[in-house]
This record gives sequence, C-alpha cells and structure tokens, in this order.
Amino acid sequence: MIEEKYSPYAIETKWQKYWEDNKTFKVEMDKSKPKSYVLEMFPYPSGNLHMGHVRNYSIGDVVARFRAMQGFNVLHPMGWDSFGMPAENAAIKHGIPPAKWTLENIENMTKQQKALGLAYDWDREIATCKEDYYKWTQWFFELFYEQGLAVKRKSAVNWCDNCNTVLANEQVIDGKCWRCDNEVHKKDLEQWFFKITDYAEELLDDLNLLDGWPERVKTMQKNWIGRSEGLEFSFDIPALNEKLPVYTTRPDTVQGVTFAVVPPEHPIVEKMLTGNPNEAELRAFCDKVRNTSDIERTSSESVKEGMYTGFDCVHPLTGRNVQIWITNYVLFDYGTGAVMGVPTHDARDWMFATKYNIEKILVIQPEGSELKLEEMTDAYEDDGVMVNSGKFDGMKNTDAMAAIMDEIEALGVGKRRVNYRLRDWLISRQRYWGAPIPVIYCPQCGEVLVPEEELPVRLPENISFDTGSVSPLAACESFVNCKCPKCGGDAKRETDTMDTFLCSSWYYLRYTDPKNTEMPFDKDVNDYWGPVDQYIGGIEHAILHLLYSRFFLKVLRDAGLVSYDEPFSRLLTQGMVIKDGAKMSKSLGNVVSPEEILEKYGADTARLFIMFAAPPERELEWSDQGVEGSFRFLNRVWRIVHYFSNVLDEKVTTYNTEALDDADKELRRVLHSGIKKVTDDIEQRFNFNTAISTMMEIVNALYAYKDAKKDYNPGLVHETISNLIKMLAPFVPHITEELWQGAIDANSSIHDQSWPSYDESAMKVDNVEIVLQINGKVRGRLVVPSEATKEELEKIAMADETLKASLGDAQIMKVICVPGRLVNVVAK
RNA sequence: GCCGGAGUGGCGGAAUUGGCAGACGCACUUGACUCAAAAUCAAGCGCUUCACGGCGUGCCGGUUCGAGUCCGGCCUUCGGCACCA
Repeated sequence: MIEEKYSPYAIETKWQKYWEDNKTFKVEMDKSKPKSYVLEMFPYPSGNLHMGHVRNYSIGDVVARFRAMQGFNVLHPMGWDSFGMPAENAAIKHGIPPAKWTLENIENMTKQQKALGLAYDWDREIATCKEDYYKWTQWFFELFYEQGLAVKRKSAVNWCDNCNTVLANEQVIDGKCWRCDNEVHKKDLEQWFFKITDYAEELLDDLNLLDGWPERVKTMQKNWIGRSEGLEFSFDIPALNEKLPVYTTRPDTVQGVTFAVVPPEHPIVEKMLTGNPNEAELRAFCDKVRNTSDIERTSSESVKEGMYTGFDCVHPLTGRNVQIWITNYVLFDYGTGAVMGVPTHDARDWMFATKYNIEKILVIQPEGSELKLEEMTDAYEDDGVMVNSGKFDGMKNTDAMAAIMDEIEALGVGKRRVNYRLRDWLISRQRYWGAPIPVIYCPQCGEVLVPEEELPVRLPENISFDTGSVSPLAACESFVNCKCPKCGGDAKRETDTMDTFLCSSWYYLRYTDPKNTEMPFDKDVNDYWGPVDQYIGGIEHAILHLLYSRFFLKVLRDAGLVSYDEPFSRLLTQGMVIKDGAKMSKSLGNVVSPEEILEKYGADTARLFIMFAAPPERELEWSDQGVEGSFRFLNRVWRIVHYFSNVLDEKVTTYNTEALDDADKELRRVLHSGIKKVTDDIEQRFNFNTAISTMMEIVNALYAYKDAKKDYNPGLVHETISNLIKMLAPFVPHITEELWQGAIDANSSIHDQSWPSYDESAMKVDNVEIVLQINGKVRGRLVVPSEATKEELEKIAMADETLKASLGDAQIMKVICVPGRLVNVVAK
C-alpha cells in the first residue's frame, strides 16, 4: 500500500532508521565478488554542511549505489579531516578546547549527512584527530624517516604571520597564505621536509597511467612538477679559485653570455663581499633585495636591479671575461641558484643588460631575415641559425643545442641535467591541533625517533593558547620535557606538528581496515579494496592533496605496504555550487543552506535537483524554481505509481511480447531504450543530468499510456514501474524504497535489487520517420519500415510526390541514403 | 607569455560515430477543472515572416551530398602556472 500523498519527511526518517537498523550498507572483504571502491573527499568538520558537500556526496552516493546494484562489492566510507587551524582558532577566540569543538562539529555534521540518506558503511568512520588514527600518521613519519625521506633542514621557508606557522610551497597561492590570504614571507628556519622531489620523475611519468583523470588536473600537476631539460656547467672564478655553476635550458646561446648573475643568498656572495672595496654598498644592496617581499621580488613586472661585484669569471668555451653581478631576479632555490646572462636571447637579460650597459652579442639569426643589434628593442627568443659561435656557425640552433652540450661534456666543465620546479614538502607546523612529530632531541644522542611501542605521542590537553609567538606545544613543559629513548637522559620533544595534508594523504587506505590495532592496515585487505576506483572531490585539491597522496602511496609501495602504483584510478572533479552567478558566501548573502531545503522538500528532492541541474564537472547554478521542478517530478512519479497500484497488486510480472498493441509497444520501447540510455549515462559518461531526463521521459510515457487505453497490460506495467523505480533508486533512495516496498515487494529492499537490463528487440520499431532532403535542406518527411535498406529507401523516396514536386526539372546527381535517418537528393 | 577548458533559445542544459539543432527541465502563453485561486492535466513556446519561406550553435574561411561536431585562422571568457633561466 502506498499513501495517496507523497510526504518526504515521514518517508525519509522511516527508511534512514531502517537502513541503519539493518546495516544495509555494511561491507566486508569478499574475494569471490568484484570490488568497487567509491570515495568522496572527506570533509573538514567546520560545523555545518554546505551545498558543495551535498553535491559531492550525492554524486558519490549515486555511483556507489549504482555499482552495488550492478553486483559489485562496494566500499563507500566517510570520515573526518579533523586536525587543523579552525579548531585552534575557536579555542583562542572562545576558549573551547579544539578536541571538544571538533567532536561536536563532527556530531552535528554526521547528523546532517545521515539526513541525506547516504549509503555509507558508518562502521568504518575515521577521524584524523583521534589517537587510533594519528598513531599511524606518526608511524608513517617514522617510516619516511627510516627511508631517508623525512629530513630536518635549515632553509628559507614560507611563513604566515597570521597563522603563525610555516607553509608548504603548495600552500602559497599568489604569494599569499592558502587559508587566510595573508601575505607570506620568507624566514630562515630548521624544519622537517618530506623529500617529494625524489619522486618527481615518477609523479610526472605516472600521470600517463591516469586515464580516468581529467586532463585539466593532470596538466596542473605536470606544470607544478615542472620538468625541464638543460645543461649545467661552470665558470671559473680565478680570483677566488672557485667555480660558479649555472643551469640553462638554452645551451645554444652560451656563446652569447656576457655576464653572470647571482642572488644575495648565494654562498659565493659572501666570499666576494669580504674585503671588497665596495663592500658597504654591496651589502646594502643585498639587504635591500632580501627585504623586498616575495611577491615583489618574483613578479615578472618588477624592475631588474643589480650591482657589479668587481669579480669576473671565465667563459669555458670562448675564454671571454664575464662579469659577475648580484641581482634581484634570480631564484636561489632553483637549478644551481646562479644564471648565465645572454642579453640577446633572453628577455630578462635584455632588460638588465640594457639598463647597465652590458655588452650584447647576437648568436642566433632568424631564418629569412637579419637582425641588427643596434635596431633590436627586445631579445630574440625564437629559433634560427647560429652566428658568432665559432665552429657552430651555420647550424640550426636546435641542432647546436646537442652539439654544444656534447662539447661542454667533452671538456669536462658541465653536463646535461634535468631540473624540476617541484620543491620538497615542508611538513612542520608551529601549531597545536595536529599530529605531533614523533621525534626527541637528546643532548647526547641527537635526533631520536620515539619507539614504535610508545606511539602515539599524545597531544596534551588543558593547554594554554595564550602563548604569544611560541606555539602552544612549545610552551607546554610537561610535553616538551621527556627522557631520551636511547640513553634515558633528559631530552626535549619536537614541538611542531605535522601538516594536516599528511593526515589526509593516507586516509583512503585506513578505510579498508579501520579497526586494525597492529598495523595502519592489513596488506591483503588493502590490496583487495585498493586502489580507489572512483574518487570525487573539488578541483581545489588538484595539486595539494592529490599530489601528496600520490607521493605517499608510492613511498608505501616501495616499502612493500601496498601492491599498486596510484591511489585513485578515476577522478571526478565536481564544479562549484553557485547562486546568481557567484559562489555562495555569507558576505554576498546568496547562501542556501542544505538544512532549509531538506526541511522544505526532503533529501530526495535536494539530491535529484543537484544531479539534474548540471553535469557534475560543471558549475551548478542554484535555482529555487529548479528545486520546485524536481519536487514536482517526484510527486509525478508518486502519483503515477499510485494510479497503477491496483494493477501492480495483481502481481503479474510477465507478459507475452508477441501480443502487444501499439500503446504497449511504445511504452515498452521507451522503457528499454531508456534503460540502455540511463545505464550508459551513469556508467560511461557520468551524465547524471541526462540519465534523469531519460527517466522523466519514461514517466511521461507512463502518463501517455495511462490515457491511451483502459485495459492495461499488467505485466508490462509492472516491468515499467519496477524498473523505473530501480533506476531512480541511486538518485532518490527514500521515495523509491517506499514505492518499492509499498507497491512492488514488501519483503525486500530496493537497495538489494539488481540493476535492470534491457532487451534490444524491444527498442525496435516497425516504422520510422525519416527526413527527405534536397541538397541538404529538409524538404519533407516520410514514414518508412525501419528495416528498409538503402536501395529500398531510395526507391520509396524517389516515388514520393512531394519530393518530385520540389525537385521539378532539376537533374539528380546523386542520392544519399542513411537507413533510419534520411534520404538526401543531390540535384542541379 | 606558456598550458588547459568553455562559448548553443529568456534560463539550466541536450545532440554518444559528421546525418531532422534545441531532448529533459525552468520561465512564459493558452485551454480544461474550480465560485475563485493553488495544485493537477492538456497544448504551445529559437529568431523572422500574414504565409510560402528565410535565418540560426562566438567570428572568418575550408573539407563534405551534409558541419554544433572535422581542418586552418581569429575573438571572448574561465582556470592553472609564470623572473624556474
């Protein structure tokens, strides 16, 4: 029995409880079944779900439920990325302990997630801030340490004054902090790094394995890793008896070198400054450069400035004297930290040389024209023919590259080299709410790892956040002071915590075996579930999270913990939810909260609208009227099932396909071609919006069938409605469960049903309307047998009176027949 | 500057292999039901024309019997990277 009126609230609460009580979505490893791991990026427990979350989880839920109906053993878990700054800020502002704040938010958001009717195995829920999770985060740190991939290193790091902590390169966006938008500056500190650069090559190459990733994301990672091939070679500095190594991607231009440049940070600078007649001036210049902000310093628009050091070096090929300048436009931490200057063939060097009147030598001439140095206003950076380059003259510059590199290698002054833009991952954070780095500093033994059996290093509670510039942990003496695990003497703990991106780099592995107390996960279990077959999340993680996770997994693979190369086989990057053309934000006042929509229409309507309004990768413009439309559709489904419920009550589930009238055949055709379309749309293209529109067409066909006759075919009605409900089930799980148990089968859950299959023969029609064209323009339509061959088509078409009339006296050149589609007569 | 997307009605969007452009929905119009409204059901709905027809997928050109789709050249816009030598 189903009620006459659709009441979402009652239905949704009822079935959510039913699923929870029956553990409908609990899964276990089962090697006899094919697995599918569907994962949405786990949220930060900020307090409330927003529409972006709802979209994310709705997409994942449709995929997970669809795969389950297809017979896969589906792992679909949820958890919390629950370390991080906001909890700490809440503590500072409102005096609420971060753990309390976080756990309360998790509780509230879990309630909101459950109201959406998501098919999660809640028994696998994890939270990165809990001891049984961060114990293993620390365990991984120690693994990386033992592999030589976690190292403490002094360097100029990015510092955010507002967050009072260092940041990884990936967390600096346009020179600003990714979280608070505050301008970042450099600070010399000793910090922990993960050597992601050791994996640069593989991280780049393996992007080729990721066929199921958007091109956009792969390109972003490729650009970020930034591989370049070139030549590293050295200039001798006779006065210092030192060498100055430089790196270039344009070895063809080396004969045009007229100066060399170093940044103030370069170690050679100190040697050139001490006792230099211009020492004071040079030092003042270095300080000035060091004090300009990073944004200014690395902007391509900023003016190139420099000072001649008074030192010269010797060009290894020409023997020419080359002046060494200190400048503001060279990056110390890329390549060798020093660069050769070729004014004629590099735009930056041109500006610099022009400003300081440094000599320019042209070594490449464009083919077909001749450049004259005195007429040039800019560097010539394109290809051409070598000149002023001795034995290389006349060669194409592209050929000269290899030849010159060979020459330099033969002379022993340099060699070919690959450089990456990618920098090592700075993982230390001067914050409290994170996983403590499990290291102890002993005056006797130095840097010592906390022994595995003593993990986790627990975060102390009852901590003061009013500590000024020192991090709360550093100010907590009971935490800092400890005994050395090696010698037992007094020692001090590392007080930095780990970047939360480290916690989230392995959470997808923990879901496969979340209760394991011996290991982060069992290898056999993880190898069954992994890798994630379908990952779904926002584009904002294109580099950060997705790059770190890939790196993490490769290290774990090399340590023998997993047997696959990439963590996420397929990735879907969902678009943003916007309203009135802009991202929903409090300041714009265009926020629609999931709670108000759920209250007014229910979860099914919210999910349906989100899946219908736009393809998943695109932006989704929120429309109140669109939501109304989705609600209307669900009511329409409800009413038509209710209308046919007495027919369904006959429980006739078969029918004779040979004894169907036209109305039956049409309904059957719409159903079966619909099943095919919906299946393909979900499975192959993730076109959920068109899948839904196809189901709308099936509903429209049911309404047409209702009015087309009186003596309904009960088997066909049953087939159509039961399959329609099944296909709708992944999108709108509550209403379909109610309709299923109320009208089809009271003794089973719709979410245990198999995905419908279709019958090709049902999709066939006897007659089909084709188009008659003359010279590609539509001139008429014709109903023909759908089986008609090209020859038959032509015969039928040429006999058509309207076509004959339209053709008149024109001479027929050619007739093109496409069965089932058209006949095109080419005539003059 | 380099790399990668996108551009189709009033709006969200569809067209999967080159074959009827605009599926499905929203908005709108009309009709039925109603005292009335809402809801529902039915019909219409690219532009232009009284009509026949003509025009139409950012722009220009090409290939083809036929182009939203393929090719060449642009324009606009969004995103990423960018003093990485």
